Amino acid sequence: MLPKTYDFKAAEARLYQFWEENGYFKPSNDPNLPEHDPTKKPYVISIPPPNVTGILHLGHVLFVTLEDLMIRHQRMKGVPTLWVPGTDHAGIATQLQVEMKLKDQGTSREEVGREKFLEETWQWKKEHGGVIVEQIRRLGASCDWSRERFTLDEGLSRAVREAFVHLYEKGLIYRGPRLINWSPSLQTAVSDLEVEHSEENGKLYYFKYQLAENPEVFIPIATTRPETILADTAVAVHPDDDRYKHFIGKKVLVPILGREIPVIGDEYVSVEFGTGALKITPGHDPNDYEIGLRHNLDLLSMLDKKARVTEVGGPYQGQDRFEARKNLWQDMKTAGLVIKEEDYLHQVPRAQRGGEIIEPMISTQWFVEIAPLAEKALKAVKEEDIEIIPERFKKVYYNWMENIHDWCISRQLWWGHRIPVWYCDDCSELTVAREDPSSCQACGSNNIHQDPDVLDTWFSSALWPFSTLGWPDETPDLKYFFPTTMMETGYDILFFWVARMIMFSLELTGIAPFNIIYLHGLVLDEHGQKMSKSKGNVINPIDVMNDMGTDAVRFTMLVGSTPGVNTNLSLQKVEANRNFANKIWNAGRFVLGNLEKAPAAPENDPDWTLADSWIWSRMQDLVRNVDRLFNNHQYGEAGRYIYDFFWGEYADWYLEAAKQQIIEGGDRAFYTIETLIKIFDLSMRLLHPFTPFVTEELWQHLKEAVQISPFKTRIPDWPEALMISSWPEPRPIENWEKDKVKSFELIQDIVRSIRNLRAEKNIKPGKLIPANLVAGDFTSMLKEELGSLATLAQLDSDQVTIVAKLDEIPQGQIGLVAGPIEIYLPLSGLVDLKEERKRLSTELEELKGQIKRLEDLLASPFAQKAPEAVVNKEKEKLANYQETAGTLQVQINNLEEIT
RNA sequence: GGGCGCGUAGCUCAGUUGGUUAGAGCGCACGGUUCACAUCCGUGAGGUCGAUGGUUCGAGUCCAUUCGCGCCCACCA
Repeated sequence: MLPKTYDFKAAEARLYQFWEENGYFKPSNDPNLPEHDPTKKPYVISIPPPNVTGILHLGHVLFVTLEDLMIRHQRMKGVPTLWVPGTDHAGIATQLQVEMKLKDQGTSREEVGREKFLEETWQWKKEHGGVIVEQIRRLGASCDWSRERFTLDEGLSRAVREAFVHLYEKGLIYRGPRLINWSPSLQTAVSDLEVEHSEENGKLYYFKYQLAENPEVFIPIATTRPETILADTAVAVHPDDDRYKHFIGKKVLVPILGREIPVIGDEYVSVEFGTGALKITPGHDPNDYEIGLRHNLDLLSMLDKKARVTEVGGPYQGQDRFEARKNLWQDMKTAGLVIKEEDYLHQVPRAQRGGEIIEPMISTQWFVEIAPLAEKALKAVKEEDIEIIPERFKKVYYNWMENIHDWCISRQLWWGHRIPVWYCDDCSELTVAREDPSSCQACGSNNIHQDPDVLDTWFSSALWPFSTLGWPDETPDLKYFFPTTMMETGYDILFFWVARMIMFSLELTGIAPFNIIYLHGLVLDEHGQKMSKSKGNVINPIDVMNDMGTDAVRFTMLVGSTPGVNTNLSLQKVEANRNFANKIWNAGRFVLGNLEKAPAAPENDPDWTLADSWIWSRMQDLVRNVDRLFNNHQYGEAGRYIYDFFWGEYADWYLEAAKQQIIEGGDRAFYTIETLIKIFDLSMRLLHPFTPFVTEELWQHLKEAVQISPFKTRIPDWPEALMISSWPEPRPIENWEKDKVKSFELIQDIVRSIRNLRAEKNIKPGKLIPANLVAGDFTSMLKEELGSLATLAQLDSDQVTIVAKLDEIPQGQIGLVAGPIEIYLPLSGLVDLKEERKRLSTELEELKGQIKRLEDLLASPFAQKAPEAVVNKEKEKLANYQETAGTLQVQINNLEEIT
């Protein structure tokens, strides 16, 4: 006998090892087959690589369990499956962690130098990189770990270089000075996507731009960043603005500095907004940059890399950007150039990582020319080479692709893929090469040095689905497994990652990297709040797994998530699913316990009971529904169906009926146990992708027990593990099954109405009571089912009568109606006739309401317009109600006669 | 400025192609300890599906308007 409590920790550790050692995580789970079966289309997922030095959070748990569910499902369907795991070097994030460590040691990145710093970072990776991988294994992820990759691996680094050089040679990568987003504290450029705009209270500063020819006359200007005045190279007004258009062509004086700059006319300027005139700072504002290009304006950089004012700022040189703002404004006040300040709510650009205010500035960086790539990527989704789930994200994708800007890919960091470009110190030509060159391509000089910058982390991530399979080499893996099948990831990285994978794959491999994009939502706390340390609502998945088991956590994530919608997670939910795992465990114990006590195999053919047929039919229905839901990627809904079946039908009803059938002994007991086993087996299969551990554990015990039991010959060839067993195939339900289901539902009705009355009358659950049933056409069926009926309703089977018809209503008994069945319970002492009459009358009133409703409905145009089947359903219902109402009326009349 | 999602029982959420007295878990009330499970069993109370209008024989489910919450994108100083 299995222990009462499921020791999930031991099972989890043992089973994972068992699976992996047997090679089940490999693309072919049949050891006799070659690894690549060229006749079968494989199902492939590449894991969204988590940051190498990260620790597991609930977001990881969601995607790992979802992907594991998909992979396990396909594997059981007999499809060769490959799930490629790996980690991402996460440039900025990792570098910052190591820098922090150095700071603690009293040193810094600059102090130790590039080489030593990289050594330190690799060391850090070695120490911390294993953590997340270990945690992913704990979740049960059936990844092929022999194919684990890291974005800075030799192979992937080669892919990065190949991609860079390819794009460069095609003219899709260029270098040049452009206005970029600069992060002063990180000291690097970041891409547009890494800038977040947050709405904040600031000030709008109004001041005067004096005319050079007559300082008495001025153009009023408003700005949110007065310090940028120092780098103004024009003032712009709308060419049709009567207030200002006569200034066009004249010169104005930059406040304090006194530089003369032109007044220009440009339609970009909005007449209504602010003062209707605009200061132009091409060096520090994206719009102004565009205007500057149109008008050939000078371009001044007033900030250095630490956001301190340069020599352009004259007297303010060396001051921090915010200090300069304050000082300049003060000086302008003194000089009488200030008009006013207003409170102002506006969007402030902040760094996604670190949160400091980003400065747009001119800098020489590397860029990917994105338009040609985006065009192809747009087409791939429009022409449905790639499907997006949920579909609404297509629109988001299109919108982004249609408005995309060139991608700044160089980062002034050390941890990452160094840009494969070398500059010649002699001829200043550059060499772009796949392998480290020893000399300049142009002049042959050996005086060359490599670009110090590294690539945006997302550059290597964008190659992930094919670089992990061996690209640029035509490896067998690449040929067989690429393109991949499913890209499952969070909607928050649709642009960062998914879009770029599509663009790069189409350009570099010529095909879309995956067929389906499944986007999940974010994991929030139970009230839909983001989890954060400061709010104290963070749930650590490892703790919860230790407490309640991995299966409970997995089931919670899977059932609670709908594609593209955020998931609110609470410990209560996990607890509920821990209870479900416990339920599975105990149902398994029950099946096993009976299996051990099973009688010898009978000579006779099976004689199935109603309950047997019913549970089979319900199982078929479940298989069909689950199949349908999986095909529609409604995994959570599928889990819910299985849960309801297993707990609400198999455990609550069939197991209880089975108890009685087993007591009957002999053939009946044998076939009941067989049904218990078979339905349990199918349930474990359906449940396995959701809760792999408890299902495998029980299934292994079951398999073992079956093998030494009389069922051995009747239960064919189970494989060596549930994980690689076959997925139940749906088949259509037959008519006789529908009848069986209806009959059993009648039994359930009777049982419920008796239980209901027992609760109402406070009859102890254990107390057996007598009953008299009037069953009409169902008489023989009920007689047949008396055993289970008595067990389920706690009737004294020696004191139950079942007759087809009754001439006279029994006196002094409680009357009940369940569909076409009349029930009389001779419970002397419990019957207060008055009370009974009241109860029956209330019931009748309710029923009459229903009858009226249905009569009205059937008299309405509904009867003509609705499909026949729907109408018939209602007619049938009405007939049933009327019958019941008739019975109730008779019972009530009878009571009245007595009193 | 554009786009999207959500609003269903006290709480957190499900709800097939619209089909006709709306489901679950948790919580709550009442009753249950031998024989799979108190991480359990049985029974019950509790929503008319944010609001309004429309399409339809029929709407939580489709359309329009509206209110509330959240998110994404965007160069109005």
